[in-house]
Amino acid sequence: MKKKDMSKQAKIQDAVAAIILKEGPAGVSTTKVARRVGIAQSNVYLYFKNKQALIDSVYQRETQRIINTTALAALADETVALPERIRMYVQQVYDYSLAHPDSLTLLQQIKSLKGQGMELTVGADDPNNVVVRLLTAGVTAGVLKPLPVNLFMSLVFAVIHTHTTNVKNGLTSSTAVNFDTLYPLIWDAIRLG
Amino acid sequence: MKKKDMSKQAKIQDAVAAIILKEGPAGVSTTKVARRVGIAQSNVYLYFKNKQALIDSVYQRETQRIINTTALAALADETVALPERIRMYVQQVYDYSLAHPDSLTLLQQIKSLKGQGMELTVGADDPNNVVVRLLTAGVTAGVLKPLPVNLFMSLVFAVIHTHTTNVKNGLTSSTAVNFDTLYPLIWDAIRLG
Amino acid sequence: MKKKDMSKQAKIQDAVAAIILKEGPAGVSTTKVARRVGIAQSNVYLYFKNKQALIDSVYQRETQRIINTTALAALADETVALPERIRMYVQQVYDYSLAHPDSLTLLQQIKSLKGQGMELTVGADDPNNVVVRLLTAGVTAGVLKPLPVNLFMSLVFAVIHTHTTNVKNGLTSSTAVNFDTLYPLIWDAIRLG
Amino acid sequence: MKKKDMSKQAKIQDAVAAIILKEGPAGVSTTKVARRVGIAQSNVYLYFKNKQALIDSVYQRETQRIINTTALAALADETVALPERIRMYVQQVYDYSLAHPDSLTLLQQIKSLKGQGMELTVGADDPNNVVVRLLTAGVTAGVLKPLPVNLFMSLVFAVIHTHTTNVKNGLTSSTAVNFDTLYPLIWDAIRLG
DNA sequence: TATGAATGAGTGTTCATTCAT
DNA sequence: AATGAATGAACACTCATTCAT
Repeated sequence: MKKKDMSKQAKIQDAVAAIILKEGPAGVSTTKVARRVGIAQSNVYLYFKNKQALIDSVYQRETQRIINTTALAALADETVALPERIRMYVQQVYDYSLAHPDSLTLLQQIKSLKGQGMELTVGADDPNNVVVRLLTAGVTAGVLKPLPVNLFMSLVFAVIHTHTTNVKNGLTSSTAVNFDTLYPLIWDAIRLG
Repeated sequence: MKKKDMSKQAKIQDAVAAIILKEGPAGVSTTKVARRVGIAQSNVYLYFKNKQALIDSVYQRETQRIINTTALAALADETVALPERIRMYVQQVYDYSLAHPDSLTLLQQIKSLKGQGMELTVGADDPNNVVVRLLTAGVTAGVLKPLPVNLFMSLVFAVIHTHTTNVKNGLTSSTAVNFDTLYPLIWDAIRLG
Repeated sequence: MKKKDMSKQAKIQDAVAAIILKEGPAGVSTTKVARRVGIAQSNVYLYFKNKQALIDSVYQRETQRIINTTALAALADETVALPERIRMYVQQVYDYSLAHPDSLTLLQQIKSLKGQGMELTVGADDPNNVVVRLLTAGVTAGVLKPLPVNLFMSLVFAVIHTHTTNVKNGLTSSTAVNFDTLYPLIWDAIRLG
Repeated sequence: MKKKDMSKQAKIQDAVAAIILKEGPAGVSTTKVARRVGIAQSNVYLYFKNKQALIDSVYQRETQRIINTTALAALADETVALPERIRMYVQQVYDYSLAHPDSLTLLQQIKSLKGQGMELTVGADDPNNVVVRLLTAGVTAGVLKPLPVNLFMSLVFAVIHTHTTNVKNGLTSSTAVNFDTLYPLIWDAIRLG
């Protein structure tokens, strides 16, 4: 029922995601994508202007999913204490990453295609970003250490992504290490004093 | 003086590194490499068995450089207290990363070529690894939090790499944030209690 | 009319056959084939998975032609006497070889590509082969000499192929030496007593 | 002792022969030859003007060996009866082929490189050839059938080469089928009446 | 005599993209 | 919306050949 309803556009994006996860971003070719979806190669160009647009769309779809899943509004709710909101932010990343273990890997892979640095961390580029504002507020309020906030975001993603990968690879059981045992690692790191 | 003495082998590796940093690992082609070095394309195969061997050699050269630069022996010196040795480890990564800002990026990019996860962190694969042993000892001794050590390594690399990239991009001045201001972020995270 | 109706697949195969006959099997390259057909080189791969598949298809097409042309059923007709059927077999090879003088050469050339021996002789590999069964029956019935039947087949092909080549090169007129003058050479050889 | 005394020239030729037998004539490359002999690739050009000359020399060496091994003089000895001399010729081919089972295969392979026909049969090209003269005399004297002599030679080679290959592949035991059982196949074929 | 370094032309193969149907 | 046919450019890799040493 799920697969049936999917637009062909989405099917193509799924194929791209699957290939990236299996063979790395360099492995994506219109031929392979089309074969996987079961359409003609040229058909890909009916839905996407070119290969770059296709890959970009996969990237954007993935980030959008994260944004949709996370309760951004709550993070901006100033009636809640900053430490509490920061914990919520980390928890959301944690939950999402555990539920969609390939999601962060996917984004990372796509980013690596281009030769830039890799300030992944979903939307850190966006100065209006909710998370950036939250963390900046934390710094200003003396709750967090006075350091660039992208260090914090980078730390959060690295720790959680590594943990998720550990779980996925069976190196760590998700009961032995859960959010409550993992969060201190992050919170101790970033909190001031 | 530097360029003149370089063997052609090294020149080719340099070209590969430069391309990876500029265009990502997918951008490496024997044609481009040869053009950059100023030799015939087929010439690449005089020095490297195939493209994979070439890229692998760049990876290994880079890791070797790190190993050569860092004083691994000191990290295993049991007459020095664990917290002190851990600090030394982080400092070495920090110093190296600042001195060779592209080095970690390069390794990360090459790793991403294949569709694996990304347990980069230089030699983390090796169970006998000095760093792994150091951190494991820290956990056992109750100095570090009881968590998988690759979480720690991942954290260290993420923080330092992001910082280095910040400095390189002019987002952070290396005087405003130096090792002494950065280290607490890491130490507070991993230490127990 | 002939050329127009041909599918491009067949045109490509024709080009391969022509090149093999002119330059030997080592002379076949996708570039040359494409140039001869008047298509882009990459186009070859639209019709054939790879070069080997292309050459194999030429081989198979040729054997198929032989099979289609010859009246295999008659050779298995047990109501006809063995000597008569054997003569029919040789006659069929003779007729085919004269009508398509390059056909056997082509098959031989393709076989020689690989480093094997050359048990050419069309389908001699197949133990159920009609011809093998016919000749084996001849041996059993005491009509033919008690020798391995592939010796007979080899002899038949060699004699006829050499004759055909003689005719094609103008060394022999096909009237001076016709089937009736040639057949005794073969029949005397193989018949018992 | 044998290998030690061999000139490098001969070693190179041996390598070529071995490669042809293993991979077919298309598999010969200066790189592979040099590797097999244990010399530098460029070294091949010290002994042979180019690749074609090298392969030709292998061909010629092989034919020369046959000529050296066979007692040509006896074939031309007019004091011996024609049927006897013809039998000697066939026997010589038989003996040589059995002693050097790859020899004929080698010659055949080299011939196939070029796209000509394949009137192999060692020196059949040479009109003064001893064998041609012998067989022609046989025809003239009414001992052999009045047919082009290259048909006879072709037949002789095909039968013997197939037999030799059978033996080499274990399909025929060399005792079950020996010269005396094989010769009638040939003699009955070519003799008149 | 021997080598290693060098190269240009060539190989088979894959690719992103276009277009007529 | 969908396809198959087409193509030029790129790719990794091999080759025969040359030349300075």
